[in-house]
Amino acid sequence: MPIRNADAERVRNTSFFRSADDATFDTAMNGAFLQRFPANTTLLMEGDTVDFLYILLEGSVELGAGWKSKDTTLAILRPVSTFILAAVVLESDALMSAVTLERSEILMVPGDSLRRGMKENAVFGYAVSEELAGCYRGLVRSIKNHKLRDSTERLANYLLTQRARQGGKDEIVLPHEKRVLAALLGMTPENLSRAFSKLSDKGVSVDGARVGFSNVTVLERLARPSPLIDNHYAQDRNTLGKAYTERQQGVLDQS
Amino acid sequence: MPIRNADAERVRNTSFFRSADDATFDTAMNGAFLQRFPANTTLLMEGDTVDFLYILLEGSVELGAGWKSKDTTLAILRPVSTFILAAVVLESDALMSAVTLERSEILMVPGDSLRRGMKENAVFGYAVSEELAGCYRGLVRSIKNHKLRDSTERLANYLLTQRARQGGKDEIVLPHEKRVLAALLGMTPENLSRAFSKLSDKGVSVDGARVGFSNVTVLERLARPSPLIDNHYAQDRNTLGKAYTERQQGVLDQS
DNA sequence: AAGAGAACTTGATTAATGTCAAGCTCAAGC
DNA sequence: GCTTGAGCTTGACATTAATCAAGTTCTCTT
Repeated sequence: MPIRNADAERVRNTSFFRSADDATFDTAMNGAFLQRFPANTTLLMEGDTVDFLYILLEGSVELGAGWKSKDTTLAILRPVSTFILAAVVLESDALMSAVTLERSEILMVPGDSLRRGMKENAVFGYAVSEELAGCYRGLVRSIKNHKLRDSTERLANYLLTQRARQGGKDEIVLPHEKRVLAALLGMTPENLSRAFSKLSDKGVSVDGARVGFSNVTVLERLARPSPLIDNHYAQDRNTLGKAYTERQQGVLDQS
Repeated sequence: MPIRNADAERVRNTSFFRSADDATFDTAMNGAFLQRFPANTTLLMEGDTVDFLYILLEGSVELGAGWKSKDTTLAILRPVSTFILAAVVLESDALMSAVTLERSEILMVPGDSLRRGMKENAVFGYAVSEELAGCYRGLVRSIKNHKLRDSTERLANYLLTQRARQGGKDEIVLPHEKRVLAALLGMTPENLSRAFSKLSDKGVSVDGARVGFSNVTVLERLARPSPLIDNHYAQDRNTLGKAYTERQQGVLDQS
């Protein structure tokens, strides 16, 4: 499917393509096309050769990995997100698999075109470096979150991050099913349930996808959110300058 | 301390600076200086403003992070390695602390100079992107290693990686003290001891820093090493083309 | 050679998390 | 209104790893 102008505009406003001038944009996007996928479609498996940069425009995508019959979720992406950029830059195989969680619309940009754009225009290349650096830092945050916090603390911080992103009110709506949230937080659905009940002490009440907070101070005393791990404002990437590039890879999504 | 020519040459042969022409190298290195630090010196704490790119020329450096009185080791670097590149590119704060493990010699490159070099020369900028992409993939490997393997499996794979890097003989020498190795593998020293004794079934014998293998096949059946997690040849970064950029951040070092 | 201190090992215990099994809830479809 | 099935919750249990407490070995210094 050809790219619609509206989509091209959207990509230029919400991703590192913003820094490309018209000529560079045309070079980097040469041969790109739009594709729709149903839910639960495998876009890419671990070890596959990567020929395209993927840009998620609608829907959501899970990045995961497996070994010896185990599987783990590394990140859940929401629009607008690029993925497997690192493999494209290095012309190497994918280290993660990518599966749609719902019907999704994805812009596929030939790796050759992107690399040519980067080599032609240092300013655009710099923007790609910023994006990669942001992804790297997102992973560092994710590792810190997992190695330094237990599952209840991860949930508490996830909830506070969502609360900040949803306007700071005392009720939020979980953006994913609980089983997906459990995978994102690196625990089983059973333990997510138990973690929620541990937080009822701290004023957290759950009703389906709606979560209420009656004592944020107490919750924060447990969660101890830190700007060196949590990224409460990642969704403001269009208004907060380069904050857009600081992805929450892994535990916290960008929604 | 001024930079010695031999050091400049070494950096140009063993890091992403290889792609810089003379003029770009001078731009990117403008104002750089060499500094020596004793063991256990904190170079950088989490949250500090990052003004320099660090290039480790001698010694070793631990990258770590803490939260709520807990600490974790994210990587142990050996020469020649650059670190906190992502923070330099984004002109942001450090997400990790950096501490020397032994007396170390470090080249400090002003962030401004590096950024100027990247913006002046797209080829050099592309090389920095490759480096960042390699660091990113190193972290992905590290997360997979931690989330998919238990501590004994991580040790078994670490040993096989070291064995491959040390020439494939049936005896290797551990490059770190066991307590450092334990931190690197994400476990306590006590559990590292226990993990070694579990591997004695698989033909692994330990004598101080020397580890012998009497049945690699059996060990591999447990470890199940995977090119999508382990990077057996990272030390060959000078001879295997761009493999140098695929860092083992986190669990496996680059030595 | 003796002593001190750090590194390492071992065992007992505790804490955290995963696994298995059963039951509950709710919405969609008949 | 009933059935069905997926998602979710709860409890019992197993596994994994951290913690605490000795003890041992090693190395460096004197």
